[in-house]
Amino acid sequence: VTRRISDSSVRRLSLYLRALEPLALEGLETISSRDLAELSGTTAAQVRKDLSLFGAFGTRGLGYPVPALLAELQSILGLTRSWPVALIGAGRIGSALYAYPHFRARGFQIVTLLDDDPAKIGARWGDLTIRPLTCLEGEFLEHGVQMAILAVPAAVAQAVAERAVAAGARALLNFAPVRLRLPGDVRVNSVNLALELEALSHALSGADLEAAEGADGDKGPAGA
Amino acid sequence: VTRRISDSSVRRLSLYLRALEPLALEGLETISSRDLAELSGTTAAQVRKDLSLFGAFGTRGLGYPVPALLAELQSILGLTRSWPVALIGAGRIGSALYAYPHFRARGFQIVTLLDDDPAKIGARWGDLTIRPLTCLEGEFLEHGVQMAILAVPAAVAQAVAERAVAAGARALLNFAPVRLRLPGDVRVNSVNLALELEALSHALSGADLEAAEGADGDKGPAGA
DNA sequence: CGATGTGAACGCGTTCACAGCG
DNA sequence: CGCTGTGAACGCGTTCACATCG
Repeated sequence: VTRRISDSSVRRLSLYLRALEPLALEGLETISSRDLAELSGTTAAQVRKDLSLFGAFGTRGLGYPVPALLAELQSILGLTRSWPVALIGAGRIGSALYAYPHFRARGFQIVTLLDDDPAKIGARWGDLTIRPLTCLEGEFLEHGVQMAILAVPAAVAQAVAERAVAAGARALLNFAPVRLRLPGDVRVNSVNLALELEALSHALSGADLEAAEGADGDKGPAGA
Repeated sequence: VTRRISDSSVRRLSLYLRALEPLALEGLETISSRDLAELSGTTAAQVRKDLSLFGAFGTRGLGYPVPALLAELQSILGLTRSWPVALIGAGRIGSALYAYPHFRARGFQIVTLLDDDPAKIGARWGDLTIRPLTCLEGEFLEHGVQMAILAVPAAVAQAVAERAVAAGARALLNFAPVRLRLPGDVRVNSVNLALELEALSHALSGADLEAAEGADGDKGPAGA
């Protein structure tokens, strides 16, 4: 029953879940693949393919039962349990992630805060105290941490990641703009903020070029 | 000469650029596709395909000239100019992005800070003052803003995005976990932080299942 | 020789079209 | 009849293999 689901499908499952939650609260009983696609920004066929991957049972002629589908998505995404998460790096990004409300709502609980800046160690954020990196192994063991968020400078990311993995981490969410070289069984998701802006920059530059080539005269940007 | 480059290629071009920068500083003259692939986490064939998309001239038997390649990548990505960027939302995420050093290093300059929280308006961050959302149109016009970062609550993201687009934005980097419905010529990149953790959660749960199944006798084709 | 550049083959995710069931 | 479930067709990015050139 356990099939491999492609990364892109998994990402869409998260979007479906997000779309379904408010509908479930409203008490909606069923939803069609077409409506769910509209809410999630994809196509009806894609929704049906995704949901059929794990054998979801929709009702022909009606659609999918919202509560059951929501529960199934949570199960597939591993959200039926609480995940203890280590947050490494108590800088501005770490601070933003610590306060990010959507993590806890999904069962991700930050259970330890680590940093190597003496000026930060000992400070309290909410009900957690920032601990030095030397506590990493002990904290990971104590809380059973398998998931860690790396919000540290690029220069130290590799070393910190290796330590986290040695201490038991099997999945990392990395915010440092470097490629982490880790054992193949460690899952790494990287969020590269500058890269996202660069993609936008490329798109705008390309649009400029096309506009310049396509139109003989100049068109200024539409003003407000 | 202007060809369409796939999104995945554009993302890799950013990675190549990041890998080349330190090498250029060291004065490295040339680099082979194999070495660049190794540094960027892809394959040599992929590097050659990507670079051939925009007609880069490598030297057969030697490799690619580092300084020229770096300049070419910057040009393709639209990084030869400075981009004025509006940052909307002065919460924790906004704060982290404002201080993010890698933006300015790439030519992205935050030129205006907007928020609708009266408690924040008027505060100074560095050399910028947080302005109310009512200033959005004026600020966009004054600075020629085409690129905006949305770090606002999900509930208001759609409305703020529409306003930004009406004021001249053509590309948005969105941190709110909602799907933005905007005209097709507006480029939107979304960073969905909870979704990233959910992908990790799925991977860990899947690994658990496989381990449980594999322990029963059958072993999957796990390599690496 | 060595490494690039590229057509061809491959794999895979997406889309299509329709059979099947409520 | 409506909508799901799914095999087949399609498109596209990746990989392969080799001709090409310094």
